[in-house]
Amino acid sequence: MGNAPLTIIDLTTKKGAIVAPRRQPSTLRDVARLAGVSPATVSNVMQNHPRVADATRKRVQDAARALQYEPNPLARSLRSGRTGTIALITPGLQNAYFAELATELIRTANAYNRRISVEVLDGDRQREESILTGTWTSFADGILYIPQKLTGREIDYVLDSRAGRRPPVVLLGERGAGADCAQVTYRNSDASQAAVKLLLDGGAKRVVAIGPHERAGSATPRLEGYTAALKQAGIPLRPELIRETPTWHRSAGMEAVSELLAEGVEFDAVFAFNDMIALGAMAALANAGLRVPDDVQVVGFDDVEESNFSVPALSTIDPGKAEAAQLALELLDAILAGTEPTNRQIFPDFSVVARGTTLASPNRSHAHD
Amino acid sequence: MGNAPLTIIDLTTKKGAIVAPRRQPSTLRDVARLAGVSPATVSNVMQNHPRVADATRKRVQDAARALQYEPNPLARSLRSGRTGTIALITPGLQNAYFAELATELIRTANAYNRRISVEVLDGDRQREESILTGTWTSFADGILYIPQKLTGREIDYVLDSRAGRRPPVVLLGERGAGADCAQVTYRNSDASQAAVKLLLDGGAKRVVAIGPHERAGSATPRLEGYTAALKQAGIPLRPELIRETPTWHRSAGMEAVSELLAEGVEFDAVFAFNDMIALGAMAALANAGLRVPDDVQVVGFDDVEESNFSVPALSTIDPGKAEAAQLALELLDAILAGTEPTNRQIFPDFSVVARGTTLASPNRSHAHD
DNA sequence: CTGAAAGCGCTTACAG
DNA sequence: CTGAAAGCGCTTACAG
Repeated sequence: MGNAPLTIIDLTTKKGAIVAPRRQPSTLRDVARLAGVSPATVSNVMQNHPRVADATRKRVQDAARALQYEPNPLARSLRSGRTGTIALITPGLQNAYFAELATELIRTANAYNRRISVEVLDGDRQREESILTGTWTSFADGILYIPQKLTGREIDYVLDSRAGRRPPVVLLGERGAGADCAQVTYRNSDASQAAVKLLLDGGAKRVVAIGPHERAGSATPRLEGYTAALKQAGIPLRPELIRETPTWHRSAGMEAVSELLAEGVEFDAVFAFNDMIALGAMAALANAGLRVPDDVQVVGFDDVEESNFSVPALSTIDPGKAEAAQLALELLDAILAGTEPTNRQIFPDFSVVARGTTLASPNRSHAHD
Repeated sequence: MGNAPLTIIDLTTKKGAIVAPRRQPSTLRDVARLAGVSPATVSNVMQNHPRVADATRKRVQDAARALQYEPNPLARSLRSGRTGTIALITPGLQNAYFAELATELIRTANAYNRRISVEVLDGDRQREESILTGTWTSFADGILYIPQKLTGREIDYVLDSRAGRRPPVVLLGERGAGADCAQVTYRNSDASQAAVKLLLDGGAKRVVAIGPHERAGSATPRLEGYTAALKQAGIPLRPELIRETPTWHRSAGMEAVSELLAEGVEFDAVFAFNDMIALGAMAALANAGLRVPDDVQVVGFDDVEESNFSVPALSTIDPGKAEAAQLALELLDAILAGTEPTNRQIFPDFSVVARGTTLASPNRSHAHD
């Protein structure tokens, strides 16, 4: 094996090629030996520790390259106590909003040199608890958690009953409020008020709200925003214009609008509590021969990618997904570094994205301008 | 600390409660000491090794419980060489199909007692290469890879240039064919043929195909299936009924149908290369006042969750997502266990899901019956 | 059935 | 600036 001739592998046929034997991955000790230094020095070079002589550094780097050395992340983690992995616990990936948030999180984490390991909930309380407790997530340095069923108090309870110390957790979204965790929450009420104001600025007088329900989450503050906007404009609240829905799927929007039309309720605008509802509402309006935005304006919430592709393109609220991802990771980083900020409740900025389904000035207006 | 009175923590106020000091996680040695056995024995008990005396086993288990002991997964992995983590490299999570496949994979992996760490590609070749090479994925025992840009040959090249030994990789989908990897691929051609047959069985004579394009992937076999079905039915291929699209988004389906209508092309059925195209096509048909399925039948591909919620519900092909997830994980498991099967090219069964957009018998018919 | 010993591959004070 | 030594928490042959 030692002196076997090395032949360039013929990629087209692989015939007659002498394939190099797969080597064992080389270790830090191998590099140290080749470079004629101690393992400690190699370690320092690999971590870009400053106090290494330039000549030594170069020698080590050359040796590492020659041996195709890559540090074993497991050994490194065991020793340093950090894995560089963050567990994301999310209600699901099916939902476009969660999928986009997860993508944003993964991207941002990569920029921070971290991996994201994903756990998907599925509405089962038991499972949610056990994932939170589990050895499962114990690989991770910290947890990014979008609660589905558990309340703040329950989250605290579960976290405290874990073996070992309580892991660093950052909560995302409305749920889980009250838990003793840092949390990134959207400005749901203000953003909803801005959304409804966009409709009113376009001349709407009778704005339907589709999506309220009793469960914990963002439905309540969004309804507040709706109410506040009408109040500010001096428009009376009409109960028949507020439509609860069991889900926030496209079908809910379709059904709500179909019912409104069937009941003969008059309306000239729709504030949908998310984009899926808005898209469903638009489909129902189109079926009924109503033109958007001329007959009925529509605004959604979430700025899901698909909202760009409807005809006309959907006006909506970007609640600040990208910023939320960034802030959540920064928060977790700070906690991991032991520099947890005093303000543990963070609200990213939202923006109003006026596209083709509303009549007011089509500029993308920001929350604070 | 030793004899401090333990007080039940008052969850409602937390006032006056003596909070137990957060302890360091206990280790295997702690358990061994408390149980009066050696670390090796504790290790054996934790792994359910059979040859441990029942009495000893019980003593160890009691000690472990008393100390709230949980094995450190890092140390375990370093020693055993396995992390229990699998890297999933996917083009994206936005796309409903990929999101559902990822969910399926995560669920199945959990059942196998494995974590899934997700890497998202974004159309950048460089990034795709570096993710594949990177230390990034080197934490994982194996890789589940849905290629986006890289060809089979490129994948081989990148994998071989990695430091250390070539990692176990299972490919998912059409792309990357030809790489020296196990692969799970849908029966795209057969399934497409069945989809078109469903339309023909419902009386269709002029079936539009929306979605072909030149790029590598599943478009080609799906077009083959379309062609084969027509041929078998003795129906001539009409070029004007075959509509290429730049993307497989909803908008592509809308535009294709709008164009067909504008051009005055006659058709009575649509075979959309995926569900999103189908849904877009249905929207355009509705806008034009055409009834589905009476005027135009529609069938999609993927059985995305949303296809249940369109009105009428979309008939489609379930290519076998759940089975594919299962098979891919089994394949990877076999490779990790050193028992790689001789047949490394695996095709899950598809099924025809006849719902409301087609006219033939509405039974869910399976591929092999 | 149980234990003593070596070691997975790295990092981290601590001397020098 | 560099190295010797200890150790992260576990598992794995190997004796007994």
